[in-house]
Amino acid sequence: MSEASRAPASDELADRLIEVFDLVGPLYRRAQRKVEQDAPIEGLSVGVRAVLNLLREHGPMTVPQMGRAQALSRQFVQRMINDAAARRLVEAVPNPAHKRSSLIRLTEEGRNAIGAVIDRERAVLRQIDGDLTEADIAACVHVLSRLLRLLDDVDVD
Amino acid sequence: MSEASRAPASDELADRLIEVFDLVGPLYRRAQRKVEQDAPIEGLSVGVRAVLNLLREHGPMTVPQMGRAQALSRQFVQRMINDAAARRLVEAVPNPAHKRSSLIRLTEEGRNAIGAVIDRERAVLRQIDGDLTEADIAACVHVLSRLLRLLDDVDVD
DNA sequence: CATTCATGACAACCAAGGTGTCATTTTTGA
DNA sequence: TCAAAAATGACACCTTGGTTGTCATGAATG
Repeated sequence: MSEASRAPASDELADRLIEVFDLVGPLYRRAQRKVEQDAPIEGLSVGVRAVLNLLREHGPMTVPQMGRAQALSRQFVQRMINDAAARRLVEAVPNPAHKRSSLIRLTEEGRNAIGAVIDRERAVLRQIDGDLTEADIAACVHVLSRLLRLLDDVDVD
Repeated sequence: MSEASRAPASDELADRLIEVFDLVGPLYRRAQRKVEQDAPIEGLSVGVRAVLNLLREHGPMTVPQMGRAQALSRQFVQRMINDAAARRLVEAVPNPAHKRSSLIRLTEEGRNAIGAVIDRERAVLRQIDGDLTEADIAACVHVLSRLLRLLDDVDVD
């Protein structure tokens, strides 16, 4: 059985995917708690953490771009960026492509702050004991990305 | 290199795991929006959905058990259950093990409601196009479960 | 039996995140 | 080229997921 490959996923697959979602919820909540338990050191809310991280790995972008990238409302991202800017973690630089919407960029300070946060998170993650393979994680990333794309059409704003 | 297997995960692994977390956030938010976009039909908040689903796949349990299972505070779960009970989606049955803390069980109506929600979600998930294998998803579930266990020590209440 | 622990109930609170709206600037297209 | 439509920033308000604190009561346990 199961010859289809481009066709819609089978029912069993869909069932397993539901399992994935049932894991994502608790995981998100626990992670959030963990982050906000640690982050006070840098004083970054999860929202600010998210946008800084995005800038960190994607480079300078505009606020609306970030909103779309993270499935967050433009306004919310804006608030986070304003907050971060007030603390000199990010700065606006002229955007050659759009005159009104400037590019947001990490400052040196911002890069350090988010770097420190990530490092601490990495330290926690490193404690995970051994039986996870590179391949497992790659598959996980693959599945999650795919799910993300599936839900992509859900638009905000 | 890399002989260690029971030892702490390598740095590269930790880095990939950070990728996983960066996916979990947006995915959670999008999924939440999707659910609450659809769920109005049944009128279930994500909180109620979560507890009903838990009962659905785990069978009757007490409120505190559910809180621990989902990494949610006892009080929050209680509210959701009260809400669900007010709508006759769940009912309390005497608990042989604990006299005070009764077991919460889905009513017929509740089972139908959560069933309908899950079915709709399954339908969405079935639209995912083909290149996800059973193995990929299994790996994903494995990784996420492992991460969940890692963060398990974070206790509520 | 006394003490400690777990549960339910309720209130207060916090933070994440969305929505609505307005003014301004950009982009588009006729 | 100019008007109309879309995108952006700013700000206020609101919803709600979720926690914490507290109290009374009923259970478990030494």
